[in-house]
Amino acid sequence: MARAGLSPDAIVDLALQIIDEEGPTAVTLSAVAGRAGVATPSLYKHVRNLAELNTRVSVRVMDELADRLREVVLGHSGAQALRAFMNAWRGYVVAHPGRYAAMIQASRPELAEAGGRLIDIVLAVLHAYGLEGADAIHATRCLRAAVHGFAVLETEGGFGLPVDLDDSYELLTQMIISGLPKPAQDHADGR
Amino acid sequence: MARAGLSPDAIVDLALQIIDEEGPTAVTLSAVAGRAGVATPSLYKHVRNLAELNTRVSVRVMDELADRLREVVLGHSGAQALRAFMNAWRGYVVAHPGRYAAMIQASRPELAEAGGRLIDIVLAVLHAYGLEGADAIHATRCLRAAVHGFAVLETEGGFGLPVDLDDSYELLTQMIISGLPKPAQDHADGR
DNA sequence: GCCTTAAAGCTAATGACAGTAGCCGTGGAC
DNA sequence: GTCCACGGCTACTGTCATTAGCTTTAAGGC
Repeated sequence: MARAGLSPDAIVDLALQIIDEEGPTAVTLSAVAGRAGVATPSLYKHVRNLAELNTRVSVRVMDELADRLREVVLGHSGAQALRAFMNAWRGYVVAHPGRYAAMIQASRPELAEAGGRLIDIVLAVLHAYGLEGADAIHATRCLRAAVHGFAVLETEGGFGLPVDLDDSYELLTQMIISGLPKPAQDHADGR
Repeated sequence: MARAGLSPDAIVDLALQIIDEEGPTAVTLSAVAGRAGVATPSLYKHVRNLAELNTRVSVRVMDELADRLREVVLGHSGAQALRAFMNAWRGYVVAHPGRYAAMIQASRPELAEAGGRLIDIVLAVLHAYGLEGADAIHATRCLRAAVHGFAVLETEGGFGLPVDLDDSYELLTQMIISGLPKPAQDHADGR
């Protein structure tokens, strides 16, 4: 038997393929093994169990999302950055609904690190807004709640009515931006 | 064998018991059958399958939540009503995290009706705010996104930091209330 | 008070999964 | 060329959901 050249990362790749093509519920060890051309139990040589695989997938997606956000926020500050952040978040969700859904269903503790990277981006954006300490935490939570809530409802078909979603999201963006405590006016970027 | 006196509703009751005591993932047909004192296949005489049971549970929880919200909103209007609505929503989620989690994971189509009842409450509140048509839809979506996003993050342990959650939610409430398009000034409550 | 019958149980069985135990070939290090 | 750890395999177990088909129960008509 030729070796299949598997690795934890390769397995996560296959899981992501399945997620993109058939949705997150289709990720079973036998489905992954099928794509790998391998018997199911062989996967256990590379991942501890299904839960660990799910966690790895989740981390991968979080990092992918974090990269997009970091990129998009770069070079902007204040409201500009916030708007870019929110648009990029929804953009990712709409482009990869399965991945987003997979991201949010995995056990907490192991995700702290990847989740932290995500939150740090928000904090950086808000920092440029002049928010620090508890104020920044509260603002981060509101931003996350709004953005995540909209994402979940949109991907799960919670918004049924034929009214433009972009407009709704624009209103949400407005609410967040104008609801934030005093921008400390570092006018534009730079020092 | 004495009959167990089962019915779809009785089965939903048992499922809710399990959800409250062991969480939504513990709801299996054998667990329910165990509590009912009945063999697993007997349940199929009352519910079509597990998916249908989950849907029924979801509807039940939605209606329970809708009742609370209706009650709490009654007699208030404008910002007052909005605030009451948001507090009651989070109150329910905190009091019954398992039920809320169970509510949001069930197939879409059959839930339209119960979901509609929930949304109608929001629309009624916003109506008193002077919002109609597309504006009301956009506002409803933002409100739902914020409230639901916060609920999901809170119940799933997404908010790790030791900073007061009540304060964060208060900020979110502020953002929503002050971000809504023009209140039509039904000045204060009363009339 | 009996008889019929449909509803409500039951047992047995299947098929999809996750996960475990233990065997064996392969290929890189030496 | 030899060795051995790694990566793959087969065989098996236990848990679920779900189906088929048999039996019991109790309610209603006579």
